[in-house]
Amino acid sequence: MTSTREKLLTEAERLFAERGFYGVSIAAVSTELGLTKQALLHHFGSKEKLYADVLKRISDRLSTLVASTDSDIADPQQALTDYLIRIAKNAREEPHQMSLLMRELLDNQKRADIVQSWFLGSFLKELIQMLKAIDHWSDAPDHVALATIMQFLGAINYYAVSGPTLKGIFGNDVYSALDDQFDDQLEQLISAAISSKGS
Amino acid sequence: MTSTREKLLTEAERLFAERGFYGVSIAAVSTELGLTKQALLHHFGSKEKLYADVLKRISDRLSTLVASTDSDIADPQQALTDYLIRIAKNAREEPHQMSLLMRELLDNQKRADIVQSWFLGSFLKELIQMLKAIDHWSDAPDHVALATIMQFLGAINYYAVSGPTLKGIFGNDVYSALDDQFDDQLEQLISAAISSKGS
DNA sequence: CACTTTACTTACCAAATGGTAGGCTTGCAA
DNA sequence: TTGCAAGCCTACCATTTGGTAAGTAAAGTG
Repeated sequence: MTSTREKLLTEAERLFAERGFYGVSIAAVSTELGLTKQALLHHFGSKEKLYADVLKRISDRLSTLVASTDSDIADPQQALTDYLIRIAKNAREEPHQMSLLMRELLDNQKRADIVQSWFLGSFLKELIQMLKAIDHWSDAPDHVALATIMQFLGAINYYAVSGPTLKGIFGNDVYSALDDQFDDQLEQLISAAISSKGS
Repeated sequence: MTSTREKLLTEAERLFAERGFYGVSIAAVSTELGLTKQALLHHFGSKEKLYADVLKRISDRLSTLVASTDSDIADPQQALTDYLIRIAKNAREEPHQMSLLMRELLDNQKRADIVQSWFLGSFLKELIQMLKAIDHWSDAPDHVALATIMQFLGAINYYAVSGPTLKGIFGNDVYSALDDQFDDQLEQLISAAISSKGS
């Protein structure tokens, strides 16, 4: 039995992910749950605060995903790979989250939102650390490590976001075959990139 | 001396890329050029038609980018790599285009827009062909080739879109160092992925 | 029991939105 | 010279937007 507030957040997350901040009215979010927009305003105060809360919730959930990695894996390359695969899985299971973060990335070009930048910042820095923990990467300059990390995240998130479109273009069969082996191919990409580069 | 129509298209492209379809009013586009929104409506009829025209113009420009590849390169791996690098360069030179297409990808999840799907479809199929022209890839099933292509495009476009945000997080120095060598690293990624996989 | 808080509601509002209708000016062809 | 189309404007409009104000029913809480 989730609270109304939580239900509103979930609904808002879905709609914001699907149509973007400006594409969603607070009335649309609330009436979807059989409420009036004032119920929503009562809980969140304003549309922007609602949006901020949605973003914060996603950030929190991704953080727990990060936390659950933990250091019982001895091999740093394996640790990084596992982590990225977990992110990829999450991206496919919760496409809303990634879509919304992608939109944030786009909107940020002007707005430079603090919430997301802060979250993304620590997230990226952690990944860079994990990469540099690998033997032949320890001396790599930050920007080289960052470029590699961005390539991985790009491969993961772009694919997550493109899913429905790809299904439309190539049909269900090709798409589900693609989906089944994407993790494997991602793993291959990661290992290929990690071993081929570095200082 | 570009026509008013063309100027409106350029302005609209910039604004749509920055703020999305719903985030831009036709008044905003036109007043930016010192016109009223009726001037815009006179040229395009409706907001949706304006948007469609913007998309079409981008599609056309990217097509000429495709066409300029040409087959004078003997080595198919080199041809594919060159092509992808060219796309990456274009993505960095014209970030608006990629941002807008990324937004289209996001919005398409529900809307399934024909223009973009059609364009993206033939674009992807061409890339798959180029990949399969490489010796040890000729027998790879479509979905494997597609996954690889998507990884490349993801790395390229995600980075292109993230640019300003990354600059904000890591500062100008790291970012410009990153930017300077991104093409090189992309090339390494491509060659690593191509040689490590395949049937 | 009185009181306050929570979770909503209806009523309202100013501003912005996309779009229609009709007019004015300029240039150009018959 | 007339006609007419292109390119733009003012005026207007219905609808939607985010948000305020004020109220109400229920559920704690002293």
